Amino acid sequence: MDPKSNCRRILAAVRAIPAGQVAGYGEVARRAGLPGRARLVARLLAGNEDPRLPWHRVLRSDGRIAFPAGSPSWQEQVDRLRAEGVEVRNGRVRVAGPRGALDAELWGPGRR
DNA sequence: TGCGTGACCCAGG
DNA sequence: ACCTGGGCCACGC
Repeated sequence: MDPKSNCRRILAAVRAIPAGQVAGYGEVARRAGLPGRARLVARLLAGNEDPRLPWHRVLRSDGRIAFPAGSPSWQEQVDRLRAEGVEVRNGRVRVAGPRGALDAELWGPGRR
């Protein structure tokens, strides 16, 4: 599989996350047709320069923000999520379910 | 050519 | 909630 194609598909999957909703790195990878390649997703986001890309909607599978708590990037992600109406408590999006639940579904503002 | 290093994930303990 | 160990793999040195 051509790496460039993978890159495009992953970025497309990220762009496909609706405002106000979030998805896990692994989830994004699966939607891009690359199961098990969450790290690749993380790598792409880390190197991304496109300001239109909604990178802040991508979280770890447990609902926590991937950056070290309190870091500038962490803060920015929290702010961006809240600006879209996503509830964030202690760097974590509300998650009621087993570990990895984020990877099983997508949360929207209406859900508990 | 190896080896360490990540915006990761998962099953277990 | 935290730690371990195994998977994953592009990159840099």
